[in-house]
Amino acid sequence: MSKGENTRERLMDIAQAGILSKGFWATSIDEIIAEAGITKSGFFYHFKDKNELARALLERYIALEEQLFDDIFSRARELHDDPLHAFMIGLKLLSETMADLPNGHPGCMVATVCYSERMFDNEVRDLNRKAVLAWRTRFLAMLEEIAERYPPRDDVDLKAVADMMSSTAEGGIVMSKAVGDPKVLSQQILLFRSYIRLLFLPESH
Amino acid sequence: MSKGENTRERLMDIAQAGILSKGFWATSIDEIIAEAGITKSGFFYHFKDKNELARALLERYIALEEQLFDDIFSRARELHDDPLHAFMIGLKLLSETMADLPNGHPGCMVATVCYSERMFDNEVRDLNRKAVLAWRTRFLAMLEEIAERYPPRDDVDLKAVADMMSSTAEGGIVMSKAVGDPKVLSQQILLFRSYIRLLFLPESH
DNA sequence: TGTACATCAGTGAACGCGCGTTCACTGATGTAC
DNA sequence: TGTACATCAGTGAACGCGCGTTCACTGATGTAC
Repeated sequence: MSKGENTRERLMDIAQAGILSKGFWATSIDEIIAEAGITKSGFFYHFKDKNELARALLERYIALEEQLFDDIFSRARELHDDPLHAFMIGLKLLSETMADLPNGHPGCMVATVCYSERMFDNEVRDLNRKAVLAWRTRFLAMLEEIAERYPPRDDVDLKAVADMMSSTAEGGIVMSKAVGDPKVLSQQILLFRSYIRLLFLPESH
Repeated sequence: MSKGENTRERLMDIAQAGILSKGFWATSIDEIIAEAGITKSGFFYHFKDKNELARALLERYIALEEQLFDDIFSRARELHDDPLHAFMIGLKLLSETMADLPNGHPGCMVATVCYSERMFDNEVRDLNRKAVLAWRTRFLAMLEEIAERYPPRDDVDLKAVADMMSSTAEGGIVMSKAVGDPKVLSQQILLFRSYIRLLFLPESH
């Protein structure tokens, strides 16, 4: 990795930490460069403006999240061949991963963009939309495989159930932040898991 | 209502609309007073600083939300005496209310505060925490009454299930905003309802 | 091996603008005697 | 009924600061011949 890429990466790390705790427009370039030990013009060498920083950050964040989902749910599939049980294992792993993050999940970039939408350019907001729709697709595929084998015990739209995974995460992050308790997020993921169990798993006799 | 209270209320309405769509610090006082047709000093007559506006807004928002919950769930209780069925009816009503809002739910003030926490003073953040904890208490009471009559079919912490109501709403709002589809929020509430049904309602034979 | 040029990764100074905030003042309405 | 004073609901001008952005320049490294 060249010196430049390194600096760029560092700027993004610093920016992300600030943004996730304070919001995008409350995190100033001055603040970022002070921590990075660089001049403001150096910042603008790496990003042509602040929206480009937002876009780069969002892209990286989404890619990382995709990676995390890939890892967790393919690991889960290795542990159990049945799609339902594999999904349940994956949700447990996800819940543990979220609980283990230093001070809980640091907050979600996607939500950050949502809560100040007017201030980002179209490209950034579009990126955001696509990420959420990609999550929907990912989880819908899993749920369809499950539903084939296990007829759902309630009349639900699987697409909405797929969205529920993301919604649970986003809602859990907000709640964790609001009450100041990181455990809430992993608890909520476990409740989603409980719903999946009750929805698909046949009554044990 | 005096002239002053009227103006104050109008300032808050205008501010809220801006804040819910763009975020708090992206909504400038200039913008608010331009729409209100008042001078900036007039604004500072009503609110000693911007944090006081935030606090007033949050207080009003929380009170309104409490009122909404009161109305919906007491109406539901009128319609059915059983706590579980009443809760299910309430959730249906809530889902419909959310779907009927002009362009979906405009976004949640509580989450707005969460996503730029550092920028608010302690008092505002505390208000936020208390509101969420009040929701927990409210729904926990309902769930305990239900659980007494209907033993849950999965081993869950009722406090977490109570939080799930708020979490579902917050997550649903984020998702609705992200994909630009107001329906997502009411769908998510219905899925929470489906969970409650599966969790408490005995198998029909 | 030396020279010429190009690219990379920045520096330093200056910019204009919008923001929240202050402060001295004012005209209209309400209240006391 | 008239006068004095107080409060309400603002006005108008000025403030300083921090913000994102620009632009001309630079020293170090890489590449071509």
